[in-house]
Order: sequence, then C-alpha cells, then structure tokens
Amino acid sequence: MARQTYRVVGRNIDTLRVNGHGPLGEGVLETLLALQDEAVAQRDALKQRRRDEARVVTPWQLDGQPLLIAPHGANQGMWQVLLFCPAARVSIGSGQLNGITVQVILSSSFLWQHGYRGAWDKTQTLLDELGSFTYQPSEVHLCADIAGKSADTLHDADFVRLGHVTRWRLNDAMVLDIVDREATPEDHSTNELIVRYRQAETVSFSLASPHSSVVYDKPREIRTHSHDKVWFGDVWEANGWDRRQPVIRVEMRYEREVLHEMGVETMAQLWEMLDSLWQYSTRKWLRHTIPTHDKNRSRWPTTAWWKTVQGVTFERADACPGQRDKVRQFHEQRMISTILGYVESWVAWKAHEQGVIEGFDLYDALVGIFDQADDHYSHDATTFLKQVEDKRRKIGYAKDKEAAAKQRKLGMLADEPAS
DNA sequence: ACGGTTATTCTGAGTTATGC
DNA sequence: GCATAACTCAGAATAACCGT
Repeated sequence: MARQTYRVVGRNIDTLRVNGHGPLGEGVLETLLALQDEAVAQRDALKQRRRDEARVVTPWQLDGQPLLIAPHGANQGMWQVLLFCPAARVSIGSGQLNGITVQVILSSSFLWQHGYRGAWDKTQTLLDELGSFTYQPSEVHLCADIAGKSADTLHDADFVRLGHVTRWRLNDAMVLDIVDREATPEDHSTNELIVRYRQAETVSFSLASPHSSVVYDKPREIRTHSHDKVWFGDVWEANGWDRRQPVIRVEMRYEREVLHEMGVETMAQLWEMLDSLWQYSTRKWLRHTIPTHDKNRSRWPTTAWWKTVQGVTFERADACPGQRDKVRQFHEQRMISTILGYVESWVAWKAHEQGVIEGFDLYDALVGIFDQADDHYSHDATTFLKQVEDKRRKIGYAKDKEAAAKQRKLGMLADEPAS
C-alpha cells in the first residue's frame, strides 16, 4: 500500500497586529478629529438602527481602498480614532500611556493576497504618512494548511505538549466555506447537504495564554457564498491541492509576552525569527505522536503528518527552535510600587472584612504581614532566607542564559555572509 | 467615579524534562 | 529511578487617561 503523503498547500501569517511607538505627524490628529466630528454628525442624523456604522472617507488609502473613519474611538478610550478599510483596521491614540500611538491589525485576506511582507510594506507606507513610528509586533498567528489528512483521525491523547493537558473543543470556529466555481449544479446540491450537517472540529491548546494553538478541519466539500473567499482555494491549488483532499490548518498564535521572551521587538526581528517560532512550537511546544508504552511522553515518536507540519518554512529552512527566556531585570521602582500596591489591596480587604482599622498605617500593615510569614513558610517547609537563596540562583541562571543567547546571536551573525 | 485600555513583571501551582 | 531543574499558565500588580 502506498504511504499516505501530505502536502503543504498554504502557509502564511494569518493575523498580524503591530504597535507603532512615536509621535503623530503635524496636524494629523486634528484632521482626523475633524473627520470624526463629521462622522458623529452623520451618525446623529441617522435614526436608531445602524447608527454606529456611520463612516466618513479620509484622504488616506491602503491597497487601493480609502480608509474610513468611525464616529467613535476603540476599546473604551485607549484609542481615540478608529479607521477601517478591507485590508486593515487602524487605531490611533495619544500614546500617553505607554508610548504606543497607533495599532494596526491586518486582515487575513490582505495578508494572503500580498504575502505577509508585501502586506506589511503597504501598511507601513500608509502608517509612515501618519507619523514617524517604530514598529513592534504585538500579535502574530502563523499557520500552515496541510492536505491529505482528515481531522476525524486526530485524537487528543496523541498530542504531547509542555505544561498542561490538552483540551478538545468542539465549536464552529472560523471554517472556510469555499465553493468550487466549476461545480456542476448536481455537485452543488450534494455538497450543500453534506456541508449543512457537517460539524467542524477544532482542537485548541491554551487558548487564553500568550502562546496558543488551534488545529482545525476544513470540510472536504468546500463551497462559498461570498466570492471574495474563492481565492483561498486558488492559493491551495497553486500549491498542488486537487480540490478534493481534506485540509487541516495548524495555527500557532503568539502574543506580546512570548514574542518578548523570544526576542522579537521589531518587524525585522519578526521576519528573522518566524521559522524559529514555528520550530519551537512544532518541535518543543506541541507534537502529534504515536503513543507507546513509554511513560515518558517526550520519547513518543512524531507522526509523519506532524513531521510535515514541522517541515513548513517561511523565510529559511535551517532555523533552530527558538527559546523562551524569561526576561529578568531589576526594575526597583516597579517592584516597589507593585509591592505597595499589594499591601494596599491586602489592607483594603482586611478593613473590608474586619471593619475600618483606626490609625492602621504602612508599618502596622508590614507587621501584620510579618506575623503571617511563619505560617506561610512552614506550610512549604522553607524559610525566608532559603527562598532568597533560591531566587539568587534563579537570577544567576537567567544571567547565564542571557549570555548564552548573546553568544548564539553573535555566532549567527558571524555565519551570515556579508552582503 | 469607575472601568477599561497595553506591556511588563512577579508568583505559586502544577506538569514535564533531565542529570546523576 | 529519583530528585531537581525547567517550563507553562493564570492571576495579581503598575503606568495615564478616555468614555460613559
């Protein structure tokens, strides 16, 4: 019997969110706010329904489409201005909180149609018209579409991952519904029946965490109602899809915290690290395996299907798995304010439970905490000093790792031919 | 007045990997 | 084979200011 072959029919960044630090251009905010006023006036002229959908055209464009301004900001005040177009959604604020003045979310179709680099180049050209920013990736979803395996054959117990137990979830997550334009009328009717009663199966891992993953099934029979999604089938077909094989999408999601730990602070670093991210996620963080009797799950062999997933490349084929290094730095001011914040909350709760304690000041609060320390430490059979020693080791370890990372980076630079 | 916004840091609990 | 190291995750906290 011929061995089942799997084919990578698509790979891309499917979601990209980028922060921009830096000042807005002269008069840009004024222009935008004036346009926003127009949108507000338009909204107020509308009666009841769809009022919030009022939009006014701005002078800026992305991918040939004008940016439209909404009559409101976004996210309860962090962003004063909200701009829309099919390719992206741009939020603009004053940057007073943490220096971030602009945040852009690129749409999936934009990213697929131009490739992630092309889409970003266009976006950056637009953003550079608004002000002078330095860009930092905030959220990235890497995905690969693999043809030749049906999601029915996936079992949660086969997935080995660091940390926590896998969780299955049945839901109707984003399932692409694409129709074959060449489909004959009778094909269409059979497809329709199957699709209607088919349930999409999604495996999700650590969904709420900074690093998460989703593995989901695309129905074998693909149909669509909206023509703007038809190109998706074309992308797969260009990569050898026969328009019949089942396709499973593996998606790895990275939020700011993980990117930070991986050393991704700029767009250039993001492109450079894409493959390291993917290698980390598919080799170390999550694997699909054939279970054996070995109690050590890390020794379970990887399936051929997952090896295909591991073999997906974005920029370069020789990447090593990235490493997540907890970034440890002594930020004394922040530590003090956090400690004091905790003490304040503790006293606030105490006062809530026991009534207001007259003349209870910081000193008394710290004494109160001191009184609880014995209980706390004896519970874990340790002492304050032991814990401090422990922390000192950890800090030392972090420093060693930092040095090692630096060493690796230097090594990589040395390997690269001077262009 | 209050709740919510983003990035970052720390901690404890729980699980897996690894070194001797 | 066992003790310890390493890792993940969830949930605290901070900053300054906007919208309801």
